[in-house]
Amino acid sequence: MTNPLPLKSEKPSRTTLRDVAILAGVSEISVSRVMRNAPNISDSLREKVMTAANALSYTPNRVAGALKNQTSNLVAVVLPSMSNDVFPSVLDGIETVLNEHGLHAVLGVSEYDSERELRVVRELLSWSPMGIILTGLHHSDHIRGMIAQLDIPVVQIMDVEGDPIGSAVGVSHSVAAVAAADYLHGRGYQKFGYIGAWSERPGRSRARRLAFERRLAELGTPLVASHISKDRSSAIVGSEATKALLSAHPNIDCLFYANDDLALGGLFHAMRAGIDVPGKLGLMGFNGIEIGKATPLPLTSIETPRFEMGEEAARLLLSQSSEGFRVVDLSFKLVEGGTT
Amino acid sequence: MTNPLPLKSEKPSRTTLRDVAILAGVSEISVSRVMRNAPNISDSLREKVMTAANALSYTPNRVAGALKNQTSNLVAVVLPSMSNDVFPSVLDGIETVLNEHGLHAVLGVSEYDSERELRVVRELLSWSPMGIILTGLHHSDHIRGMIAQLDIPVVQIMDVEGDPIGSAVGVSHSVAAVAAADYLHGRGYQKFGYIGAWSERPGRSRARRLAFERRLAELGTPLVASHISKDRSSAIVGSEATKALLSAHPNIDCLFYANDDLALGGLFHAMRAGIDVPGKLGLMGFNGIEIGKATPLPLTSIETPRFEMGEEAARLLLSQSSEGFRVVDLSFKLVEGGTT
DNA sequence: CCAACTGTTGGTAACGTTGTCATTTGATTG
DNA sequence: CAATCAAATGACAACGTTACCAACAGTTGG
Repeated sequence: MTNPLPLKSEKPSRTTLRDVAILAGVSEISVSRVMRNAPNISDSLREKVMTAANALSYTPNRVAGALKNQTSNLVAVVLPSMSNDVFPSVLDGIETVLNEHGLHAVLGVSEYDSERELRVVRELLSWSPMGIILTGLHHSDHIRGMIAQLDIPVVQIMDVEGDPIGSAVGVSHSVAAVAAADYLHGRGYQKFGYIGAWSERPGRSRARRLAFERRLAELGTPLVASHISKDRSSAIVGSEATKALLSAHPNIDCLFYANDDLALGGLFHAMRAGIDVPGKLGLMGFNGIEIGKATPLPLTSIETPRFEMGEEAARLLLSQSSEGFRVVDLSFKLVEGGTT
Repeated sequence: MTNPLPLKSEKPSRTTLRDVAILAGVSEISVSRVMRNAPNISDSLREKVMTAANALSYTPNRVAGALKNQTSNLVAVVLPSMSNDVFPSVLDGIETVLNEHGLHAVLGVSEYDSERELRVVRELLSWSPMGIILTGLHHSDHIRGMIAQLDIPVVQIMDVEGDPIGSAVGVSHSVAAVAAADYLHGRGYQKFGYIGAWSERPGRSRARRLAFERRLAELGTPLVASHISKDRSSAIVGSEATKALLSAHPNIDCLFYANDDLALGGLFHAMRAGIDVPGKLGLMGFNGIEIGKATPLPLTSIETPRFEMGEEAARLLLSQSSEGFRVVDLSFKLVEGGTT
């Protein structure tokens, strides 16, 4: 009745500023201003608009807003993996802070593949995010170029040793590895082994292993052997790798693992095999996951502030325009458990 | 040097279709068509355009496209939490499938708060996502209304017992709990306890507990006691809760936990306390997390296909327009470990 | 009583893309 | 050879919002 001759099956379409404006008897721009809490709005206008908006249950279309503004309330977040326990924690921290500011994360997962990362970054940037969070410090010039073109804040997480594009927040993995080596050496262990997994993706675990090896050599107790499993890191892989490495090198008296999952696997193997931990064998992990604190013998590990890293990354992103680039080296904590 | 007299601070702005069109000597719409692989494009046109596009390293602006199209390649994903281990796995599965289709997840976290969920859903919907994935089956009419207005596919994950908005994929938690009760009862346990955490957020753990209790009563071995910690679920909390519950009810001979973290905590407590598991005390978790398979005594648990659930959710979303609503009840698997 | 404000509202033109029409070109056919 | 048709390309007008002015109503002060 209201619409004469709706021949072409009127699509209801979403309610727009215009609908609200008409119902409220004001201009579209006024509605826009009220919705955005712009300054200099009379109470009467605000009320008229709000009433109309509620009546129509109007929701602003961010897409249009973003197009006009050349920016959005989206933040591109590119992580190498979602199956590694570390990144969900970081993402949790990111989300927590973003949420407080009405921002939202658009997720990209690179699977440690730089080509895929490039693709994902391109796709995410095509959404005009207000900023981007990347993992690690190694990114192709192509990626750097695309980001530079958009001129949006960048924060790189996990690592602080290198040449950041914008801000960065993470822990110093080589320093952590050196701390681990020093600690273990100080505990009197002499014959060290290292266990990693997933063919050691080009990540931070390699940096740790190398620094660990170097330090051990300096200390006069060079690494005896290491075992890098092809499989994805897990406690089971940790058990198997530990068993394999120990049977090949029975003289090893201390194992440093790429992460706590592997280390817990090693601990469980030792328990099953009746190996005296920490007497005959020391075990140390990395990350400080929660469950490692609950085992009968709590796992010695290096605790990294993953959630806080995410929070800080989001904060850096938000403050970058005003405060410029910053590199935040969050301190890790060597947690002495019962396994060393 | 390159730019003479850029008085009004030329903003470089992003390169657009127009720039490519000019360089290639064709119309904008032709560039658009080439970029989208539209049909009926001559090879010569395609080549001209691609050359120009590469030269300018042009990336289409999805925001503009989405505005015009009223839809996007974004998928809104609303999860209750990122700190619970379950959801990252599901998200991983979602991302895996979305990625294959060039889609991206925009994340929303409700923290089990329906008001916050409402806000998040509203914000995400304002991005004209091509679909939305929600957790659980209980959503306010307000949310249902907003989604209906946009007329986009919905998939609800985790649960299948209830009245879905669109498609749904999950496991039947009450059936799983009954299976657990039957199994444990069949193993000869008589005095049952239940341990939960985080004040049992209105989630699926409550459904499991209630079904578990009901079934035990039917079997003639009603629940002796339960302990719901206020703290967030973790292995440590599991240890403490187990200790507390057992000292208050020393006759309990079997514990069913809300999840594997708690259960592992219980197992570790038993190991420390020298309790004979599974002889004097049976322990059973829920979810089937990886680490539970590596413990000296593998944890009996109900394995839920979390990653697959995410994959299936994404698939359902993509196929919904063509195939209509579907409810997919993924089967859980009772994994008998050494703790029962 | 007018000039110069301040505070409030509105009109218009983008933002970059794509659907819906033309329109052009070349090939095919009676 | 004109008529017909399909394939290829282009012009134009949206999509819904907001930046940038312009306009207007009150005040204030000289």
